[in-house]
Amino acid sequence: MSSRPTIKEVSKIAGVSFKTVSRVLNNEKHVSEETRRRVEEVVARLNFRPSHAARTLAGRRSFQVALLYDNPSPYYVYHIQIGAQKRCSELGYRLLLQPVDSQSPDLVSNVMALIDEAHLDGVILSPPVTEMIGLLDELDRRGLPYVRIAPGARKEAGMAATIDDVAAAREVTEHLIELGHRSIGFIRGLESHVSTWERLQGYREALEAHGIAFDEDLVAAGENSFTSGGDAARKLLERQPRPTAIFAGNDDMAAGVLAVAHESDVDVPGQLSIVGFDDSDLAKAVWPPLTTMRQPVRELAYAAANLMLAPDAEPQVMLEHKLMVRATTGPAPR
Amino acid sequence: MSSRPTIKEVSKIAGVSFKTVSRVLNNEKHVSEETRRRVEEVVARLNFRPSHAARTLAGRRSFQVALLYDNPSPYYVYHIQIGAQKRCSELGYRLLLQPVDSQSPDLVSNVMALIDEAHLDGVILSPPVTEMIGLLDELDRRGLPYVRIAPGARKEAGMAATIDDVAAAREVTEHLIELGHRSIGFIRGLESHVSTWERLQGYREALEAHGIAFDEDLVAAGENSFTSGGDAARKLLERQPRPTAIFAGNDDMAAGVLAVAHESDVDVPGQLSIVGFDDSDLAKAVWPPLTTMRQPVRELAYAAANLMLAPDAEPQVMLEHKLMVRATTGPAPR
DNA sequence: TTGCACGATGGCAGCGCTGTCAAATATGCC
DNA sequence: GGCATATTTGACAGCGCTGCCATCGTGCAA
Repeated sequence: MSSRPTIKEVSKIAGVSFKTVSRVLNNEKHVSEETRRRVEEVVARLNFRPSHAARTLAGRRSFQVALLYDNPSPYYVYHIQIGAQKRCSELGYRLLLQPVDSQSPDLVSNVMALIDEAHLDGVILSPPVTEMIGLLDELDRRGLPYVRIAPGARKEAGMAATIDDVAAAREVTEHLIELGHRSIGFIRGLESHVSTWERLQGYREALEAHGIAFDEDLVAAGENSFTSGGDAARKLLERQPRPTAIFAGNDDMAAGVLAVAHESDVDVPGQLSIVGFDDSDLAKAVWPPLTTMRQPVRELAYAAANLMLAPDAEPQVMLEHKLMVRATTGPAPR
Repeated sequence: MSSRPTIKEVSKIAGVSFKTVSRVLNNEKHVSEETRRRVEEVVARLNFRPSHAARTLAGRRSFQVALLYDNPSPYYVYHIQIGAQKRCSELGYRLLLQPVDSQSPDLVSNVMALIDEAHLDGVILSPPVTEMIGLLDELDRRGLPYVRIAPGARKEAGMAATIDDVAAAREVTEHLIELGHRSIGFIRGLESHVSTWERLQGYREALEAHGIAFDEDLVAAGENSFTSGGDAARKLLERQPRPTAIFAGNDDMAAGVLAVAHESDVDVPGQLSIVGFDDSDLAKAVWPPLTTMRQPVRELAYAAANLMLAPDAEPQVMLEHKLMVRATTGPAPR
């Protein structure tokens, strides 16, 4: 545990050239079993850790990738980080967690600066950075590998890990229809998120598949936040007759709906059913616990990291979503 | 925006030695204004970004510090990251966000490995990593600078950014006492967090200052989670007569209390007042919105990063807390 | 026996910067 | 004007590794 032993000390003690130590550290072949064991023993004993900076500088690869994010949800960011971090460290890569401002005009140049400074081997993009076409183009131009988590635009291009937002939203809506609801409000999220429109699409498809006319007045605009969900809910609940169910595009907005229901003494789920989307921490912290569509956020990030670092992986993976039926949905009244 | 111009190209084009370019990049003095301008112009034009790895290897400093965390709360982690990141990037440092397992027997050696590999200039510790004495000792031994955010143990030693947990808990309790509550339950958090005991201490002091006897039966053990808060609340509410207020050691547990109250048809705040601690995102997402003690998480992390990187800062700073009175507290019944 | 492929190792340049020292030039003061 | 001192610049080693090539030894077919 003493301070910074060098590779040369190791080689001296092990009685081999420092090049051989390097081979052992990098798991190269052409090292005899016995030599390898001896070197490893010395490395462990001295607690030797190779300098990342030196490897980066000398080698072709830095063993560093970055996860770029710009999402206001702590829950989402936290779990994306964990998933990506896990796969990276399993494969011996360092992951740089890099918040960015996807709306900044300097986005592309900031990311390029990071890539150059850190000699990145690749980047992982999470929504909404996934949609920044200018960035994708520049990454392509430079030939820098990247994966996207839940991309909306240019879905088929390159590597990506996704869920089927359309199908998931369809299932949510069908759950409500099966409970007898016919007048179902929908609160959509931020315009800039492609998933917003896909979820709306799924909602629409389910209605139509069950012979319920799509009514534009039942769609309210939200901004993914608690308050925007509440505001949208107030608008929807003004209608006569009022909808018996509301499907919110994410859990934060659903929590907003729930608060408005409490405020207005609307019983949930007796008079109003509510469904969210994400299954964030919030879903189990509100009362009653929220029925919501589980999105496997960690697993998406894990899969994305794997796509980028495991050479033989299929370039696109789609993960399963799952409806979590809890206590905010029930049979339609009357 | 093309790929990796080198410092030598820059120097050739600017017509100076590459050492001079290095001086400009590092903002050293002894460079004439005219030369500086010329070099900067070329740097900007070529979009040159110095290699971090090379600087680290050649220089004494890496301009890299790490933030170590091991906290189950996405909210907390998210905001700590933002605060620390902000100050680091303002000062030209890269911040490595590093989750660790503070319970692992390898904690110390894992952290030392990180320090060696990345040539860290320092580390920022957040709770509960702040309490790992073995780690602190080893950092001291190696002379590696570190700051702690909200440390419990060895408070006075070294650099730290904190709030006054005892005073904050006292204020929370006093708020309830002023509302007429005399039977106030307290749900404490994880035993391993020092703040748990400080908050209990503040609760106790306030009671005693107002001539209310401290009753051990009114203290329930929680584990900082939503469910543990609910369990503790059920126990407290069994008592006859039952407490008219509950002070939970954090917002997650307070949300659990709130859910139990809803479940048992106990009106909040009519029959039961509830206060949390943290002012996390949750506080405004539950219904009714939670009265809670605001902890300036971001600012703490910002201040911590500043302590470590700004050479002349006072080694200890204490930031202000603030009681956020929302809708879960009201006058005591009867 | 010779020849040759291949496994195991070592030697050395060089990645792109910073630190140190020395040299060249400018400035100040008696 | 002359010398001391400060400012500006350059030369060069070397940080700790990897990539490439050379070298040595061994087993095996001819």
